[in-house]
Amino acid sequence: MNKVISLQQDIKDHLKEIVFNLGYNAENLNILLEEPKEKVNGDYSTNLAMLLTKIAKKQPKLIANEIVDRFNKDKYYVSKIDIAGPGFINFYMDNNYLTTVISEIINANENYGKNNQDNPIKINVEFVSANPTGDLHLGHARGAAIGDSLCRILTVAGFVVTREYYVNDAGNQIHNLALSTIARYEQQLGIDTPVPENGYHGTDIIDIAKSLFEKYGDMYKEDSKERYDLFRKYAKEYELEKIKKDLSNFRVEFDIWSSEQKLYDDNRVIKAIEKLAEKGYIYEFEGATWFKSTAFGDDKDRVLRKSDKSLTYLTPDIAYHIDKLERGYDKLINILGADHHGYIPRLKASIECLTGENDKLEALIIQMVRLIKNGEEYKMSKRSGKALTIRDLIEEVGIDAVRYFFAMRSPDSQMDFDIDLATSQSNDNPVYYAQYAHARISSIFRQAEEKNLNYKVSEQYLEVNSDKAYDLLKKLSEFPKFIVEAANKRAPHRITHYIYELASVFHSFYNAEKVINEENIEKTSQLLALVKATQITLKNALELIGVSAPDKM
RNA sequence: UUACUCUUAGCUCAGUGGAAGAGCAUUCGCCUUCUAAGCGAGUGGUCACAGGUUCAAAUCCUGUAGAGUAUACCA
Repeated sequence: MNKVISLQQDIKDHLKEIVFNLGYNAENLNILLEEPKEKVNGDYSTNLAMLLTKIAKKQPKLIANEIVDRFNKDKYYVSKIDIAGPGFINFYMDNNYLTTVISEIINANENYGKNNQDNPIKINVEFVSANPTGDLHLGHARGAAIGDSLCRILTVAGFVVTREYYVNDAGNQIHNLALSTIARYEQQLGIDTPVPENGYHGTDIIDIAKSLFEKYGDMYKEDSKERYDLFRKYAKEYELEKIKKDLSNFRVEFDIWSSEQKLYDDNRVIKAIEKLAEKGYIYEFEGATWFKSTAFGDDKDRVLRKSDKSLTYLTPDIAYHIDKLERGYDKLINILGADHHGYIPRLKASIECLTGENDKLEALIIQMVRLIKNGEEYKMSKRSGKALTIRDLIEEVGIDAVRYFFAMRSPDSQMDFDIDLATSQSNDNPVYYAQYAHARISSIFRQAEEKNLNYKVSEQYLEVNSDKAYDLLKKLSEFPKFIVEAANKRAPHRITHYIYELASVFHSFYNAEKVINEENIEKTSQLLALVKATQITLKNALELIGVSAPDKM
């Protein structure tokens, strides 16, 4: 346990004890020890006196006085206590209470921030899951960045995480992909076959056709089932490989790629209907098979098998989620674009029907990204073939900047991605601010090497005598707390904000204090320890959002 | 029509019961000194509106207005 966190807990316990000794019955009180935003208001602050107003029937300020009188300051590194505003009790800490954090960070190194849980729950995070019918675009990139960051954060927070991509390789989209490929192939042979209306018109399909032509020549000139099956499989794998490569370049890896087709092949799709039927929530109406999802909060019941006996999209998806549940995860998190949010209630309904739990599946909705170019919205469509792909994006803006940009904002805020701004003013991108802090630290250590200083990074940081060093130390100590919060709230952007804050206090410290002082090796050693701890923390934090920590810029 | 999400500084956005925040823009300072992609200071807000709950509401509840998305026996 982090020293700072345990001290906070000790203070809380001490406060509880005081309240008890004062004779107030406050067993159910949730005492908060917060860190005020304004430094004027101390290092910690508690609302305790306000909470007690009802029980004590006194003004909060009077209660606060009683509490403060009984507080043992020396034991808990408190230098001063104030009562402020409506009755907040503000604690000002002794500057040296944090110094143990430094050695803690340096010893933990890349593990600093890592939280070990005794019995961690198993979480499956499904994200991206774009159809293998074309390139990933902007929205997928945002989903990939947030999903990947969330997985990294959950892992560090101590959960057991599986990253999964559901490949829709069985439906109409793939059928259209196959037909489009066939059309482009015939065009290679000089036959004037148009790409179907619902087909894919992107240039990637031409590439696929060309490669098929090179491989097979005019062998598949005639229509046949064999040709259809072969081309369909070939096109799908081509697109999927491209997606895998793009994601990997984007520093996003998956543990499992699940195939919809395989669910059909293993005969598990029909079984999904049977399982729901066993629970008594399946009925026949006008020749179709329905799932009574309204029993679990959906707007209307949903069709699983159409009157022509073919299955809807929902059916294999339910089978897929049954499969995930059977693999033993405690929680399923689906990361979806906002355009699919209407789909969630029916899926949740199926899971609640089967498990009896309504929080087994959690949906994280990612709002839309609007692409702005030349001051106006740039519509994208996979079918028109004009969309900006994840590859274009990385090429124009850079991986670090794209990852940082997407991780910076809350998933549920819609965002405009201004291409002109991102490219022309790329030096103003906040990612450089954070990376620059890391590069500066590396530079300090290079200097220390060059000057051949006989220093060693202190095991203990003995005395904090500057405000800037103290601010830095304090920010370093908060890292584990941010991780837990980001994980529990599914909010990677909290980490990005932490990174910015940490970089900010470091830059401030850097300007105020010269680290290397050849006249005073002892002080230099101590400051180098602080700087080392900053470098470790910054790097670990950047790692969580998939951004590199350069030594030079 | 209904459902979900959003509405906070000129712009882009954090904060989700406890004391209104950051970046950009703008104004003024700081490079002979470990990287100025940096630092310091200033300007800027009835937290969309109206009620309610609470000692306390930007935050929770209800309603209203505006924006986005979705409302298929498509996938």
